[in-house]
Amino acid sequence: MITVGIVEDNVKIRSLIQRYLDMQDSMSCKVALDSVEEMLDHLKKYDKPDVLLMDIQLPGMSGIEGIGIIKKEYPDIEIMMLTVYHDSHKIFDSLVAGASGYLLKHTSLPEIKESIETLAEGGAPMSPQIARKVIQHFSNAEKKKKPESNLTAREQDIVNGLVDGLSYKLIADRFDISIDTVRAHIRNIYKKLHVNSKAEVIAKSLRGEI
Amino acid sequence: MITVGIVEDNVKIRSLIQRYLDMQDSMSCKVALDSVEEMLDHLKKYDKPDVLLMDIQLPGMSGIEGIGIIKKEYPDIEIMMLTVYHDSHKIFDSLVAGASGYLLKHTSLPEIKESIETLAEGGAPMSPQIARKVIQHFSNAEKKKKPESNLTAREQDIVNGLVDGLSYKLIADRFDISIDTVRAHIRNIYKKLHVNSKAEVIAKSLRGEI
DNA sequence: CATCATATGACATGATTATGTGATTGGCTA
DNA sequence: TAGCCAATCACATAATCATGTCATATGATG
Repeated sequence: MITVGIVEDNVKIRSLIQRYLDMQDSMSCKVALDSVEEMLDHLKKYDKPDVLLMDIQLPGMSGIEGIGIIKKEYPDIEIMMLTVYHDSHKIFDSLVAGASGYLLKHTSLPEIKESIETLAEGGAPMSPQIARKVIQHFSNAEKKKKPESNLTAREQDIVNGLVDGLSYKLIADRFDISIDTVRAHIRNIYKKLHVNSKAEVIAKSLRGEI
Repeated sequence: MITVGIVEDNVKIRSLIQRYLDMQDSMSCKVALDSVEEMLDHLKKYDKPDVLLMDIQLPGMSGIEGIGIIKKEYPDIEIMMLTVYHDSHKIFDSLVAGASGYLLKHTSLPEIKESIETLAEGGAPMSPQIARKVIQHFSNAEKKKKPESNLTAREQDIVNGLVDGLSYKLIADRFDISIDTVRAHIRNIYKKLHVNSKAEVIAKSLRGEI
């Protein structure tokens, strides 16, 4: 038997879902509240549910803020977002905060039920559009990390030295060249990257912009 | 009508899936080959399918290498992995390479069919266990970036200035304080972080170690 | 209330960095 | 082969940074 809680401020939707879920043999849904604050209050006093359905737009604290707090206090509760928002930011913020599923509100009641079961079994139900955005996040993340260095191998060496926090002297020692040569390389690096301090080179490098 | 191609070296599985899919009203599956190399050959000569089902372990080129090549040549083909592997590396490599779906091989034929339809509609079908790993990737990524700063808010401001590549003077201007105050803060920052150069602070910060 | 942490500021000095100018060598290529 | 570029080194100087020492003011905390 899976126990389910709901945080959703639209009374109609809330009681519709609650009644449907509670009528299932495999689950029980006795708690359906307006806000994260009320849910936190409830969790303190009574048994905690296995799964929480959570809206994002709520009176008071947002659902996303709520995830973090609830997950911190009760890490065993699985949280599934159920919301109209499908913009990447809300999706990622939710997942990062600790949500394990993300459904859009047009999801049918039977699908919600199945998703809750999937969640309880250790899966991560997502509406297909959501999954697509999550996946795109990967391809994009990797695609834009090829900004054509222009730097020679030696110059890259020097950059690595800088990133390691070395002084000119230590870089010279590391590569067994004179400090003036290091200067010369760094001059050229600055020209190529259009910067004029170690700091900027290090920042660019660590941001993957080299 | 969705046209589907299959790259899978196990003849039994391959022809089973092919026959099942081809018998559906909504799809056609005429091409089922052993290897990426053969598929590339085929794509050059004949019409390209809408969707490709792809194994990872294959004779010759691996399925993951194949994704990249196929996606580069024919970006419109949607690729769905169908494999026994559920380790994070293979999953992420596949997604990064450009796969839009990832099913495990125990998936039932009707589910495979539905997943292909979802894919054709712009969704991203994944087995629930896979989705879970993908989501965990997010929570983990963010979780390990809490190394207890110890830095005060003001010190963080200064660090941000450094990361932006500013000189002491410019940091002083940005926060409307004297350059000697900036020095004082930086002294304290160095003490707390056990470093002694801008470079190391920037590196630490960008590595998420602050 | 006394103390401590934080934020602010000043003055000083040696170290390092940024930048200019110029030179030599070895490889590659038009 | 002439010319270009990468890599090496030198000398010079102004700017910036790292660090020491000291001081004042404020708010929090015991």
